[in-house]
Amino acid sequence: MPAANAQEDATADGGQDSLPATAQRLLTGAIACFASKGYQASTTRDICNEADLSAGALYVYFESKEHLLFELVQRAHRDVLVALEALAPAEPGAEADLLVAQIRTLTHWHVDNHLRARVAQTELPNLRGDHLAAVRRQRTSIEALLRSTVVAGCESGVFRCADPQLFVRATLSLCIDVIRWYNPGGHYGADDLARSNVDILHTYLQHAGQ
Amino acid sequence: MPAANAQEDATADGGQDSLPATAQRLLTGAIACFASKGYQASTTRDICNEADLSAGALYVYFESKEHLLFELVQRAHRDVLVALEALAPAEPGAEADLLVAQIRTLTHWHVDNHLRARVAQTELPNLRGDHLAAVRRQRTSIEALLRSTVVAGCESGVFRCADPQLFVRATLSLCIDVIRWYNPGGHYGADDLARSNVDILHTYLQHAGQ
DNA sequence: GTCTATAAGTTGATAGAC
DNA sequence: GTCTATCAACTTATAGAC
Repeated sequence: MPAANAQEDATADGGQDSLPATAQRLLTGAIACFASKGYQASTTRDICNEADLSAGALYVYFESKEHLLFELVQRAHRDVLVALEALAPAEPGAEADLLVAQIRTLTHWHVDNHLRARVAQTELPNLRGDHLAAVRRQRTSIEALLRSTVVAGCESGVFRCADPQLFVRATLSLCIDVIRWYNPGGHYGADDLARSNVDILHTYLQHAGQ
Repeated sequence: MPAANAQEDATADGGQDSLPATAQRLLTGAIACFASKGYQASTTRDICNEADLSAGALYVYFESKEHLLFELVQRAHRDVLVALEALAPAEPGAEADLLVAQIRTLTHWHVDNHLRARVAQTELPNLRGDHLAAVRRQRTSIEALLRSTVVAGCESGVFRCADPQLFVRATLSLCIDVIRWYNPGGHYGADDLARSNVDILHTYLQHAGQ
């Protein structure tokens, strides 16, 4: 995982990309705007202002306000996928370690990038049809990664699970929904939330149907 | 629970209120608009149109577009609270029955009213300061109801739970997040989702820390 | 109570100076 | 590449006819 600012991250990239510095500033400004007022209520002027640019400059780097949103949402999902794929694959019979790592990674990523994550989750319906379809494919990949861990664990006998599909959705619900609760100045930190999610989900897989 | 339409509910009220029929129609139209396009992207003309009224008629019944949203969100939360308060209180030592009923009620309500629920959850940040504060109080009441069940169960020894506060948040995450997954024509019904949520959450309370 | 007309302001996006 | 100026369209909310 990148050394993300645990207090509040408003950067547009995990640090592994090639986008003009000004475009990055626009993405960062857009995250701040969208997170506080929502996509529709944020004007292109607001975004340019946040990036210390004037009204028309946005259109040098992005075809439209919607293209900017797509870039932002698409990169957030890509970064989650990259973080999950960086985890060591599971030895047969040791799927619990991988699943715990996946839950921890997901929770930490969403807490550490809670502004980007909130925008990426909340403003999804504002994407154009083909852009939405592209992000849906990324989301399907993330779901598939988790499901294969759960299914493998069930087959090797270390997990019990009535319905892996519903369990994976519950996992994503818990790990993503922290962006709605999480408050950087609050009582709970990323570790607390990750531990809670691991406890609840892993306990189920150990004791389901008993 | 009221006999809600399990396919798709777009009515504005649980059936227990005193609002002019035209105002109800406006609320119902607003739910359809907000659910499909979002609050900011829905114009007052869209809403009036959906209610078979002309441009200015909205302002006879609501001070502003934001007041209409508040009415809608506030009523959704009130109905959830009413449904939870209708459950029989727990005998000491039998808190599991109440918690299971609460989880089932929450999941079913959000599935049966998934359009209203989606609007009430998603468009919350568009409320004015004082209106948002009022809804936050309702949400605190819902959280407190669940927490008292969990805490009572821990004290009577039928539950184990490392942190009731985090567990209640996880419960709400799971029961509410179904509005993002749920598809009326899809493979899973309200009963499936409720059973899955009960399984995951109750299994944890029975086996936590073992 | 519902309608049409309109006010007053804002929007996304473009054109052309520098 | 960035700026300012501007377009055409659309927004919420109000006023006054019926």
